[in-house]
Amino acid sequence: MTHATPPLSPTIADIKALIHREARRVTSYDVAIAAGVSQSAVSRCFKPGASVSKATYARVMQAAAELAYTPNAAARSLNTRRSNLVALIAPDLLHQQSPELLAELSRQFSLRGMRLVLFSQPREAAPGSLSEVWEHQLDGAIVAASLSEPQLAEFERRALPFVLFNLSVRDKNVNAVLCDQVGAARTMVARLAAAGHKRFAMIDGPAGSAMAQQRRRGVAERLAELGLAPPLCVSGEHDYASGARGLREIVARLGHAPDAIICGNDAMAIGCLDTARHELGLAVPGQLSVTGFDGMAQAGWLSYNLTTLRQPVRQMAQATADMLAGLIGTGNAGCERRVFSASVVEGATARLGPTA
Amino acid sequence: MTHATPPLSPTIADIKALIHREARRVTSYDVAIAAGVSQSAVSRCFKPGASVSKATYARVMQAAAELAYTPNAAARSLNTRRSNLVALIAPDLLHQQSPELLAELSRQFSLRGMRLVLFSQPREAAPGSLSEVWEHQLDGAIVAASLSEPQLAEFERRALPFVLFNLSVRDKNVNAVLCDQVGAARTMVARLAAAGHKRFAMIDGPAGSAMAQQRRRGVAERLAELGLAPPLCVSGEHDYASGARGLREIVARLGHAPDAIICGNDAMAIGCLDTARHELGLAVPGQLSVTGFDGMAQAGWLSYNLTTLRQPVRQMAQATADMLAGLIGTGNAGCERRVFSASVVEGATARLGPTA
DNA sequence: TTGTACGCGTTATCAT
DNA sequence: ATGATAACGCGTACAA
Repeated sequence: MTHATPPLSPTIADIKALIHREARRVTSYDVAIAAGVSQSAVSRCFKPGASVSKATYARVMQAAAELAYTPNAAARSLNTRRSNLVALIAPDLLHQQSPELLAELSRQFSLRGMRLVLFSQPREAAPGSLSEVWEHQLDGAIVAASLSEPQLAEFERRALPFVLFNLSVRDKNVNAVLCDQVGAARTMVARLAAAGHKRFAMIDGPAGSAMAQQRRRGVAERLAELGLAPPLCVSGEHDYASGARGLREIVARLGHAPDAIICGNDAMAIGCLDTARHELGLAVPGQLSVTGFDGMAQAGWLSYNLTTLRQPVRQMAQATADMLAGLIGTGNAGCERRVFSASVVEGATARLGPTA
Repeated sequence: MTHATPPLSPTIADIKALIHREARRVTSYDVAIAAGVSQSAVSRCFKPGASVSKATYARVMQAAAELAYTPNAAARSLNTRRSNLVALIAPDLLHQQSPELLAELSRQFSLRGMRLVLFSQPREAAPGSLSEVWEHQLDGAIVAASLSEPQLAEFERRALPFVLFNLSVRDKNVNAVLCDQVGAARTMVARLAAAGHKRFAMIDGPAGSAMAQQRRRGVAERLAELGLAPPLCVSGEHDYASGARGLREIVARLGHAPDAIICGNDAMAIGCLDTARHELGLAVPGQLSVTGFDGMAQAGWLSYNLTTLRQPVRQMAQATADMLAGLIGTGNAGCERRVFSASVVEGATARLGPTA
């Protein structure tokens, strides 16, 4: 008769050895054996709010710790259809201009147990193929780069929840978090006009940018209402160099400096400001007022103290996370646009009139 | 007798209807039916370099397009044990100080078909739990935040390839990409000393930062070699405000300004510079030389034109991607440290002597 | 509360 | 070149 039977409950070491031999990963099944329970019991222990007795929970957790077990998100994603991963589709420039935004978004989503997957695109170019976005089973997407109509349509066709961030789209109802560009532009014009500025110019993003168009519209409309001449507009790429080039172009075309230059973001405003002071020898705000848009950290540096419009980045990030989390949770309902207002930062690069 | 049999090959519309009814996703199996081939044939069509006849490939791709089929990365990850996802573990500050780095890393990895998953941590705090890092089946990690010894050890225990970025670790051989802090610091000291500076101070990161320690060491050693007094060192948080505070503290403790202040990064250098000029009325570089470390975009802005040490960000990002991709491909081999040298940017905030 | 059995969607192995 | 079949690791009805 045989008398040596294998041990009924293998030790932790046995299991580890087996796993090593088979070059596998530690699975919930291994933990189950180690804890002397079924695999589904292990699964339940890692699901918040499942019904497990205190005793089994303890044994499972002990075994899991000893085996260094961690649930496999890929396998989980396969049947829950949730990956806890969210795409951030944005141009490289976004990181450069509002690193704070990236940090805030990351924080807000991690608070909700979700992580950001980066889909950066060079400059402001529209992303080429989104196929990678579809492959990874992302729960949703933050779209901060201008996508084409068909690309946006594909989000809906694939039922992937998404929120546009500081991006607007015509002829389409989509979820979006944005900052009121028209209103901000109007406010700035009013304040500048009240202080006596008459000849305006603008340095803003490419003509294709919807946000830039809105700012242009806000400025033009408000100037018209005040009976002032329309602004001279030049386009740039949203960076420091564009601000410098923009100012040179404006001065060249006018033959002199305007009273005020409204820039589409802080980076361009600072480029404009530096060029005015250090290259053209223009006193700011003595001979020329310069304003920005964003409220980036550098705008507050002592050398600049830029007069600008601050966007409530933290609130916008939170709104984005709230919105996307909501869409993911419930399957998408109706569309919503959450519009935030920028606040005037009264720096020292523009003479401003009294608050409207 | 029955005479109505269901159609042998369902149309695309039939399949779509079925999928919709069952609320499923489009699977390779659906495509197989639509194309009249087996499921494994479909799978092969989406695997580069698999052996498929031109005819079947065409039919499969056609069917896939009509059904809007996309391979499910979660399912794939389950068998291949590759997710094409890489963790970026970094403090928020990283994004603020080198947004360019983030963009470059993202670019380099996307060139290799991999995406970055963000694990940001507030400030420079060490990440608390890395459990989420283990759960998602990441292929590797870029570690740019100081982790504890046990945390690093866990990477090895879990056989997760990782590369330290601008981070060093004592008593441990790890893969790392970094910039030679000691050498850079020595170079800067030599150049400043050659120009006649005698009394040095430093504003650098927290005492716990290994990189800051190396810079301190480099500065102290070189000064000693030159027979000059050791520097007065104050600590900051790697941000603009720290530079401002650091300068005030130095002046308070010395009773006057030193000849030169070597800062641990550009943000602190600019904070120091602004405070010197605008708050303390010190002429830079007339009465005081200020140098930075990084070569961030803002350092080149006209108002600053900072004298600094530029890190080859692009090369470092590429090296990181190369290294991690290599580790992932081959299962980790021996450890390597790729050390890059910073180059002096002769700005206008310090008087420098001739090149050593 | 616990265990059994099946499905999630793919890749890999092995015949053919 | 192609198709059947077995993993991959987990969640979840369902039965007990």
